[in-house]
Amino acid sequence: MRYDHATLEKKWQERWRAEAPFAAPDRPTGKKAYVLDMFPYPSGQGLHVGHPKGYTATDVVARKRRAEGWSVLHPMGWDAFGLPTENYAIKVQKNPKEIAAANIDNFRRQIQSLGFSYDWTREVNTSDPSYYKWTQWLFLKLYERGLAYKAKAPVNWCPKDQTVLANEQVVNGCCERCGTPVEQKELSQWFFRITAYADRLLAGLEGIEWPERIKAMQRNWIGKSTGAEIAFAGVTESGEEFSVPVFTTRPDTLYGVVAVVLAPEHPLVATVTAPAFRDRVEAFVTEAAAKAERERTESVQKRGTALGVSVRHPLTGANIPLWIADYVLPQYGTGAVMVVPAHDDRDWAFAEAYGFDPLFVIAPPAGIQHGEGAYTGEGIMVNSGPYDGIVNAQAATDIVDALVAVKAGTRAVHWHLRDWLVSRQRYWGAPIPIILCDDCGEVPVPEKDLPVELPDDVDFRPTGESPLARSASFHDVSCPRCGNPARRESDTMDTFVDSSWYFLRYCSPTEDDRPFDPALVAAWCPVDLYVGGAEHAVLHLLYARFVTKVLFDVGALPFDEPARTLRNVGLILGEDGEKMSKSRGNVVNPDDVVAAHGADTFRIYEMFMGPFEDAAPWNEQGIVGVRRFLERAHGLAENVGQASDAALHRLTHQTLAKVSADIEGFRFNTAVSALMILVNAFGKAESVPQQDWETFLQMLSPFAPHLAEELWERLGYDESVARQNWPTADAALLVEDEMKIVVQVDGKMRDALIVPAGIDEESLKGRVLASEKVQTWIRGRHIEKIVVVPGKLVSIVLQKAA
RNA sequence: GCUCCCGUGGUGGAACGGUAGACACGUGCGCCUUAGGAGCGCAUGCCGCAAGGCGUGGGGGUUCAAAUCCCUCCGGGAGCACCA
Repeated sequence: MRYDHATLEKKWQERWRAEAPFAAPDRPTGKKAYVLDMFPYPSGQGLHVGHPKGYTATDVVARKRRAEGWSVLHPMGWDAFGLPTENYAIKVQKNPKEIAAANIDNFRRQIQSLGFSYDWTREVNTSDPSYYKWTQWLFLKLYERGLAYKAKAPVNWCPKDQTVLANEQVVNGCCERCGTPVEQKELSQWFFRITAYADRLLAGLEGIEWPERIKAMQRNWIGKSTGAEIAFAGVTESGEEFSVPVFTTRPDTLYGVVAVVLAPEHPLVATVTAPAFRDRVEAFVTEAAAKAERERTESVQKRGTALGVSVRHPLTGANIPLWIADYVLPQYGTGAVMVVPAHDDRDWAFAEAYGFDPLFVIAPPAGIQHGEGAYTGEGIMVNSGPYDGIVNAQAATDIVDALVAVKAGTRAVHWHLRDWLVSRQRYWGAPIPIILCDDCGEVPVPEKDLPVELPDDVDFRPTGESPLARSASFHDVSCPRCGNPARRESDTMDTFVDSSWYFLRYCSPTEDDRPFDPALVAAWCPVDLYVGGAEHAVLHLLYARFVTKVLFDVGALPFDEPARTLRNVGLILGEDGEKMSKSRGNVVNPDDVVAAHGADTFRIYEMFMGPFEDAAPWNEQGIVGVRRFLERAHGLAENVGQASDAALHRLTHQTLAKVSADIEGFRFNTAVSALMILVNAFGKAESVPQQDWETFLQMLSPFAPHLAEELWERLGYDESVARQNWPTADAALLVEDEMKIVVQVDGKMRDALIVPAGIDEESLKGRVLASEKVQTWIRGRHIEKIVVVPGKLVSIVLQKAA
């Protein structure tokens, strides 16, 4: 019988569609596993071969868990709002709704063609009013708690997409979506106060099993700096007193300050600059303003100019010149720094350019020379008055204490994280549920009026203002508070708001009068295993953590981290080793792979490519080997018999132990390899013992569910192989009666002996020394020692020849 | 520039400090076949007829034993990049 993957896979997929055997129970009974993929953005291009790599991994785990008797929630849905769909809709002059629906249908068809065991009864779509109603509810919850606010602030503006962007969505100064350089604009926008959660977002990383790399990126993004805010007081030429607050993480270097430098944008610049310096300073400020932030921050040169005024050192009273320089950024810290060239690389460069002498206040450890650059390490204090002779860490504490005592400083913490800008001047997103009333100001839309639905009567083209602002039917409303005519907020929300809570919706996807059933969420969540790409490290994964913590505080959730374990799926590259892209012409279409080789082959190939987390190039040749493996397995079904075979039985159980452990450890490549070895052994046997064959099919079923079901059915069983209990490896069979002992002489392998498993050390040594081969290597030499590693090897060390 | 990760056959990759190269691709030879192959068998790190020697980016070290641990250099990737 031929292995006709197309017919066979169609048969099983139809059955799964009709019978929904993978629907999760309403609530878990016993152990539960919530196994989640990052839901896809249903783009017009269709599924990428990279998607099924993560989906297959979660499917293998989900199927194994079910076989182990756990309640499993394994859902799929669509992150359907967003720019690419909207832009395409504008291009073809259709409503984005239609485009999104078509894309979703295509994605669903493609994903279902791969036989994943999703619970399709729980599908969610973020662009559906029944979903975004609750995204709007989430906005209101944040608003109620003062965590959503509108403010005028300098924001990132993408001139191509005609919308503002969150900091997380600006990569190297460019729009994350389209690559256009981002401009700074002063605009009134909606923000989520994620900064209020900075410390908890940092602390929470300790308790979750996420890749260190992702945690490091989040830590870095949150960017906690501990130090001091120090006031440097001064007097202008006209006699007015002023004070410059400076943030530093190195108060220990305070005695090494040679200048204080402000950002060119600092408000004090206008009021303290000495009249004689004004022209030069103004020219410098204008020039700095003209430069894009990128240009300014990329230069290694530290350019600046003096303001012609001094400030006093808070502890020594010494006069310290006040400057401005382009390397000081207005948004970070206090927008002012103390310049310590001896112990900071940037300050060193600045001092070199303008002739300040470095003043060393920390003696480097012996052997390290001063003078060739800044010394940023630890050491003993020097040139620091009363602090000389103590270690710098202690000096940092003592100096801040002294500053506090004279009211010239305080301990301070600064964060890199900034509030999440969530407004978008675009159509295809969830409308922000706020009404703007001339009398009452901002009025939240009452919950009973949700959802605020997207109007259809609009011109979608972006103009820099939300297209919603041009729909009279949308924006003309009466104020819910006073009843007077008012206007709806016309911006929509960042799509990352939609995806920040979707994993909660899967627990009770049809709830109509609340976002989720708290009891069901408490029963299923948090997510036990979350799989997706690393590109979301400081986007979705940070936002989801933030929102989870907010909902925890609201009392809606009994946990405050969304996912216990996170795994990153490695990229699949084109055959040329480059990222797949249309322009390179190296894109592999999953539909073609399924048609040519079958879904099971596709799934196993992606698992077999290499370590799950590594990037790996596609190889059309390589897929053939997997296909052959399944062909062979298929062929073996005709040779299943009742006779038993001790060696095959043992190998089957050894394979079972390995495959089980490898799935747990995400080592799918070696699990597949073990299955191949077993099939090769079955192929060499007279006939395949039915008992071992069944065990094999059970192990195969998470990887190649269609073929496994088919061959299981051929054994005459009515019940699906997916419903069988995951077998347990027989420990007795994992231990061999005989073992191979490697013999090394002076570290080189010289022989290998087969000995009984229970052999004692003395007899083993005897057997080893009796070996002919070993004798030829030790003849005429004295043995210094013999190292015995039980069950592994014997290492003979000879005395050095004279 | 800083931080982290990684360098193993022609290729993707295996290898609790203990037989380096599992498994698979490719290649070679042979077989089945009218023929073809995404079929079957055997071989396949390098040098060597063999015995044996050499081999995990280069150099050094620790160890009875190093792909694995330490130092250093080279190469590649990722993240951060004036975070005061």
